[in-house]
Parts: sequence; C-alpha cells; structure tokens
Amino acid sequence: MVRQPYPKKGTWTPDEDHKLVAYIVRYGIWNWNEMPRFAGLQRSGKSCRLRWMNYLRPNVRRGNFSREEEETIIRLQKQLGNRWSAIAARLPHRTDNDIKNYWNTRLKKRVILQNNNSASSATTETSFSFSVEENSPDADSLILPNIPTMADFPEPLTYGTTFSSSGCHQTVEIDNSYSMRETFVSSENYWEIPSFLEQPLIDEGFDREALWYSHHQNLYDPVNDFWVNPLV
DNA sequence: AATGATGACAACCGCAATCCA
DNA sequence: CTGGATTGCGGTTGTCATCAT
Repeated sequence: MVRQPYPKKGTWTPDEDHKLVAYIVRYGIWNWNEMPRFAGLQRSGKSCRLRWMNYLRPNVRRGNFSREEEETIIRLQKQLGNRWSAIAARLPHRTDNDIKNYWNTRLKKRVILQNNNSASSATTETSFSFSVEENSPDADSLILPNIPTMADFPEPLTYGTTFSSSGCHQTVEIDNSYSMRETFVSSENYWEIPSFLEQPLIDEGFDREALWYSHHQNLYDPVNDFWVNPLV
C-alpha cells in the first residue's frame, strides 16, 4: 500500500473541497484511505472522511440550533451521556461533531448553571447525572419517548419543497411536536441520485458534478448555512 | 492601536469496533 | 478463526474572530 508519508493537515481549502466533492460525485465512496491519492489530495483518508461527513456531505446543517434541538440535546445527553453519534442519529441533519461542539461550548455551561440554581433552590431534584446506569449493557435499547428516529419520517418530501427562504428568514417552523419532518429527507431516498454512478466514468459533455449540484441546490439555505456549496 | 482573554468551531489523535481475506 | 485494514467515535487541540482592557 502506498501512503502519503506526510499528509497535509489543517484547514481545508476550497480547492481541496472541490477535489473531494468532485471525486465522490464521480466515483462514490469506496475506500477512504486510497481515495485521496486518486482524488489528487495530499490528505489522510481520515481527514477526507471527516471533511465529507461533517461539512461537504449534502443535507448537513450547521449552526443556528433551534430551541427544540437544544432541549433535545440536553435531554439525550442526560439519558445517553456523551454518545454524540447516538444523539446525532436522533437529530436530523446534525453531525455528532457539531452537536459535541455545541454542547461543549454552550449547553454544558447552561446546564451546569441551571443545576446550580436548582440545587440552591433546595428542591428535591437530583443532580444532573445520567439517568441511565453507567454500566448499562446496551443503552441503545432504552426507550426514548418523544424522540424521533429515521423510521418516524416515512414520507420524505421532494427536494424542491424542503426549504424556502423569505428575505433573511428561514420559513421552516419547528414546533413542539418536532415538525422537523418538514425538512427531513431520508438517507436512503437521498442517495437515489439518478444515474450518477451508472453513467460512464468519462462522458464528454456530461458534467456530473454540475448535475449533482443542480440536484441539491434546493437544499441549500444560505441563511443557516445549510449545506454550503464548496465550489462557491 | 496594540495586546491579551475568551468563545466558537474546524480538525486531529488515539482507540475501539467492524470488515474481510 | 485470525490478524491486518478500514471505519467510526469521542476527547482534545488548534485556529481564528471578537471583545475587553
């Protein structure tokens, strides 16, 4: 196996993003370790995977956590602990890294503050600790009432109806019944990008990358940086 | 204006889990 | 079954922007 002896590190450049997206659009994901070499990137496979999963992958939403999302994170963190991937699985469009960062930089402090306040108010509330036994054999088997999963979104909407913007304000509402259903497209459905991988690898006049973006441009919400087009 | 402190987030590292020949 | 390769996860660090002094 041939590896880059000193893979590049640090912030990704737009050109690197472009190369990675273009490669995945054209050839798909087959082997993260080998992919960067073929894509012309001097990055480790790990770095490419992280970049794709957290930022370049369509349907990834960043920043601007709603009140409901914050409450869900706090509740799940209380139930599951720092199992960010499990928490992310219950928050459509959010990545574990994003949730982890958000918790560490904002929510954790808030929760500690609230706990201090509630403790000083001399209620019978217990301290903010896991409600799950730490030695629980399988916390995934827990019943989590009111928490949606992929199965809760059986009828994904078409891309064109996913988002709309009005001026500087996102129009999608997230109500108490967790109507993020409005914004959700199942991963299964999502990857049914028509014929990308069935196309010949080299096809004059067929701009696969442009077609890919054209399929997903309706997902982009410039206000909330919902899937940033890396080519811009 | 310069500089240090702080916050937010992107990215890396090490390890565990999983895959597969 | 086994061991190396690959992927996934969570903790941590690095970097940059903003704010306070």
